[in-house]
Amino acid sequence: MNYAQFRRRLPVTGKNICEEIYRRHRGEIRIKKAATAVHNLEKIFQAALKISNRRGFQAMSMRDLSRETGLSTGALYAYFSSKEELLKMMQEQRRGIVARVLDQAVAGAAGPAEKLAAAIRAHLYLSEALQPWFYFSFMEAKNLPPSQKKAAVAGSRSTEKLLADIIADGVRTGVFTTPEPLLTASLIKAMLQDWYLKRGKYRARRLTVDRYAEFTITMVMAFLIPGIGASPARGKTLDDRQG
Amino acid sequence: MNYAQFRRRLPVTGKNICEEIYRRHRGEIRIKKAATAVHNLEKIFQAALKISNRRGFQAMSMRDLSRETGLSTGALYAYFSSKEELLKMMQEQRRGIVARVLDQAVAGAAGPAEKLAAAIRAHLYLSEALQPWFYFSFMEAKNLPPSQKKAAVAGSRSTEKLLADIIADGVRTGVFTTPEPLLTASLIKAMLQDWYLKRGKYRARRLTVDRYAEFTITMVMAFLIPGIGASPARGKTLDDRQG
DNA sequence: GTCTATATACGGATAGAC
DNA sequence: GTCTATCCGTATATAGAC
Repeated sequence: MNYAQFRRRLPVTGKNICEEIYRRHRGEIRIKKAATAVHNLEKIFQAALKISNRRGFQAMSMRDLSRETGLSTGALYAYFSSKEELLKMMQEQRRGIVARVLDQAVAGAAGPAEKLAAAIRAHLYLSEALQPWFYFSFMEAKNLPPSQKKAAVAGSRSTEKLLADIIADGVRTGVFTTPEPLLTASLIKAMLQDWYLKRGKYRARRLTVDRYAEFTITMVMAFLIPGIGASPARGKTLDDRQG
Repeated sequence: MNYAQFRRRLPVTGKNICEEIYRRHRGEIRIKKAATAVHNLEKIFQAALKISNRRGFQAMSMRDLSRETGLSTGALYAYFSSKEELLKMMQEQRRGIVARVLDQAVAGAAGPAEKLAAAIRAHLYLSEALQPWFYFSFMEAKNLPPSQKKAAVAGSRSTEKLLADIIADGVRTGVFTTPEPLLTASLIKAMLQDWYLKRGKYRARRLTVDRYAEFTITMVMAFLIPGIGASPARGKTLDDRQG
């Protein structure tokens, strides 16, 4: 499974997300024609992500959002009841997708090493496809009201637990060796996060998500599988390096 | 070198930082009695970090800061000319310290493996001592004016380059094996960042910075040193685990 | 459905008393 | 050095025309 295959199999796009958000908020959104609503929601979220990811959500004014979307501030309030509600809508959406995609990816793999690699790939590919959403979600998590914040932390922990459980299972079956499955999972998550938090840096270096995934998996396996040494898995990353 | 030793050797505290900031901004700060100025700067920065790290710097009003410090808004403006200036003062301070401490730590070690371990420890220990400053610096980096932002990115890259150079040197002398010194450095940095970005999580798990440092170093070395296997370096982390 | 115009509150920053 | 009082711009959100 590489990124191109992932995209073909799972078309996660902004439009997708907007349709789902519209369905979930049909009651509160005042626009009743689905086509209009989804089209404008796309413009709204795209603009909100663009402005927020540059200067922060708090710093984005409704006038900014109005200018960027081409809708008046009055019209915007037909799609959400307050700026905070907009933040909430954007935050809650991403969580469900991550859980679904990870579970699905892991279910399709046999054995701890394969499951772990599949989970790492799935997370990286998903965050690649939805990078602005992931970045936003991370950066604005602390600005959520307490109840939403708890949900965000819970979502983050469940990703970590999914990784830790795979690792612990590998240790039980003798495939992996580590005294600390949970801490190992935490460090893996840190590496996954770096991909969408420092996307600009990696893009400047012309590093693809496929190579990043291979490298991360190699590093993790070198640690978890005793005696794997340097050569075998590492060959893959050697293939396409520049110098 | 463990954290306790690091602290004894290098007393990096909030007060320290404030004294240095005062010296650097003596011209602009209107308060001329050093003792008063430093004392109040401490209150100001502590309050600003507390509020900002919870809700974001933009969301912190001068009235909030006034309430938390016990100083009036009028008085606050004797210490900085604008809210943006306050942000700038807080951001630029941290950078110098990191560079100084890392260089010093690396200089005191012989050989690539020792240098790398020393750099990892120094960064983790420093971010432990100044966690709110590190967290703030990361989260508010994107809100800086362009010139400051460039400086922030440069600082971040130089830390990465320091790690990458050590690794490349290790590869040259045959101590390490990796096709990608720079990418390896990036991933190490991601792990270092996780310590101060997710401090609450690790505290809840009763994980000390010393154990986090040992574990990180073990993981990195398992990858960089072929055939290190599972047992030798890993014994260290096994010593003090709970179950 | 979307616009313009506006109500109302809160933000950063300053002036001048003490 | 610090406070109180206040200026003035801009923020969110709404009302009502089209």
